[in-house]
Amino acid sequence: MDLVSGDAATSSANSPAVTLDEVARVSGVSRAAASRALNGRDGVRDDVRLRVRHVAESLGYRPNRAAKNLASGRTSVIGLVMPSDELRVDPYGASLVQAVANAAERHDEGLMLLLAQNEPSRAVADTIRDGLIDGVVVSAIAIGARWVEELLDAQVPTVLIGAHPGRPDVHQVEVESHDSIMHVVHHLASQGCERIAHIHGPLHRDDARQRLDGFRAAHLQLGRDLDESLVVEGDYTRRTGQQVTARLLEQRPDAIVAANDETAIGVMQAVERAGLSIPDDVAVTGFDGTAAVEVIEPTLTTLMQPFDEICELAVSSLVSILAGNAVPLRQVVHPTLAIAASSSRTGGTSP
Amino acid sequence: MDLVSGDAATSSANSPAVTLDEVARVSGVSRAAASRALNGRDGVRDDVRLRVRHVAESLGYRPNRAAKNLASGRTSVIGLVMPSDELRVDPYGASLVQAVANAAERHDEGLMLLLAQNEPSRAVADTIRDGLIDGVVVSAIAIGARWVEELLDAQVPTVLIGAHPGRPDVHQVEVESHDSIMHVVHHLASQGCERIAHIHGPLHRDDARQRLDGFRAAHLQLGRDLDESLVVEGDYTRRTGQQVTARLLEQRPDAIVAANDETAIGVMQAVERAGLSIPDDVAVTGFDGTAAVEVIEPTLTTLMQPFDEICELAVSSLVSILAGNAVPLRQVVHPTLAIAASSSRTGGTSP
DNA sequence: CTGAAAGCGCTTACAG
DNA sequence: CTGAAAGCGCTTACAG
Repeated sequence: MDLVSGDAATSSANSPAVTLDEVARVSGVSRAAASRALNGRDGVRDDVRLRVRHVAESLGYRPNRAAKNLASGRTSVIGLVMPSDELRVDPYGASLVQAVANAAERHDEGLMLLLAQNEPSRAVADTIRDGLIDGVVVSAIAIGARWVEELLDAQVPTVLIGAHPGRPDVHQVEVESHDSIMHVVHHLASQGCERIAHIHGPLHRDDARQRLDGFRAAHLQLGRDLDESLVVEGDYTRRTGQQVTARLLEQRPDAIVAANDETAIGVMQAVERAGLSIPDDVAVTGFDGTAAVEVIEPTLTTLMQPFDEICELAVSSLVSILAGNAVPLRQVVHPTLAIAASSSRTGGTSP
Repeated sequence: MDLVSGDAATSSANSPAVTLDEVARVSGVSRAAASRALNGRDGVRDDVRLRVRHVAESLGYRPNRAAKNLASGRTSVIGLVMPSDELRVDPYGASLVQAVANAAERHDEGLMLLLAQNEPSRAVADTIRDGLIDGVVVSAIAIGARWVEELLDAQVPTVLIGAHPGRPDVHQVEVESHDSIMHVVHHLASQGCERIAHIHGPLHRDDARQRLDGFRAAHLQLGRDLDESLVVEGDYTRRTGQQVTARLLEQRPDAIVAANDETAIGVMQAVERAGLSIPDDVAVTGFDGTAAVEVIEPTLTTLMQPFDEICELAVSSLVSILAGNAVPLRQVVHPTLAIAASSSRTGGTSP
């Protein structure tokens, strides 16, 4: 609302910072009034508010965050918690970080990165207790780790990205998976695929179960018997996708629905190494829509997660919670099926 | 030094936080003494220091950061500045974030993520001015952007990761590139390669120039005339690596030295698409050693950046600077040549 | 070595 | 609507 235009008298780097006191003095009001005016609290006449704001702007006033924190108990910084190596291993993690960072900036909140190691990270809990941040957005990738449960129990305002049905008491923003995967199976069926396989994720994760259930449900709906040898377990990594596919190919699938993009990329590598063609011998689909898929050949059919929407929802929810507002505990967002070469057969009908 | 063991009376989540006042009272000393004892300043008897620390530990005392900041002017939080989409596009960015986060944690510093958009980001400068952080580590990837220059001029304690010869006044930790690429060329020559090509990065970047110069120098050293049509420009992205290679192959290179891994991956895709084999028709090498290369086939010969060492150096330097110590302006770290299948010819001699 | 006191820059009841 | 005052939890000269 009251953005400081860039050309305002930008104080030279080392001049002592302008304080609220100065703004108040120049405006001819008390410090209290200036504070109220600047923070949009009522209890100030409109003309006074305007005057104060102008003065603040022309002086290049920027409130000292530490002082603000100390006095108000709020920091305007939120934390993003995820497992340390998620960032390096899967572009999904990087997409999340970027989208959360952007959302935080939109809400004028700082973003503190809390990369938790495998150990039940005291660092995370401590950072929160130290009053460095007001709340956290936690990537559900971390779920299962003991320290996440500790965190959830710690009464820290939290929004999970990803579902955690075991904790209906914590706010979560999840991406719809069940019906989306059904949609994928129907699409593959429309392309003439008859032996559709699925490499699911670790079943202790809710998203993995959802996707597997959706896969099964689609077969029911299609009136097909599902050959159980076509359902195998992966772990969301490229390498495992590759290994599992090598064996899976013995079952002669003509399509493989991977639980995520990384797995799908591994699948594609294994299929090609086996001398089979994509999509005509084996169609392949993924889930996520990270940047990684942009550079794959053939282009990968995948369910695109709306990262920006998810993270915006997570951050705005957290901000709402911190403001004391009621926020629905469960919010669901829908991915978009992006059909590409990896599943578009020459004989197939369009979806 | 004085780590709080996890089993200390961890106060239940909502109990009012333990303050320095309480620690002092229980210890039977003044607040000032307690502060000194806990912060390792002198002016306290050893037995007093010990007593205070024990009390603090058993009470589960954690200093309030905001108060500490306000009183001391230091925040114990550093910022990591990089272009917003670097994270999504190149695993290099993700590796950096992870390594810096780990280093910061080791130094007991919080890490604030400052993803700068393309626009000359006020947000970054403001965050710093607001006293949220003490200094920044800036990825040189960002170099060239106007706002980086603004930042460097802003007198903010800064350590650059990557070289910026135009700014010898700012601290920088760089990875040696010139000799490393020479090493690569010699390795390729030992494998029997005779027409070695190079796809360099954008030449406004120092790392790109260094690598190109090293490439040239190696030819000189080998007494070979360099065919200039074998030197082409890329932009560090996979897509461009692919496109450029398609044309480059007309020059019949038998090896391609890519300026980074992403480019190398694009090169490999293009080479294979052209029906040529790696490494026997065309050997390929990269630079970075990000996680991306672990899953490529054939495995990529590359110069592994010591990410942990680089980031540790950057963070510890920044911490030193903040403490008022002298730190060398330029620190150089060496990558390791990891020879893999993409450049190991059957007829070649070992390096 | 030790403590009383001032102060960091804000916010927030509390009286007017 | 407005201001004087207390207080957030620490650190840091400054006297002892």
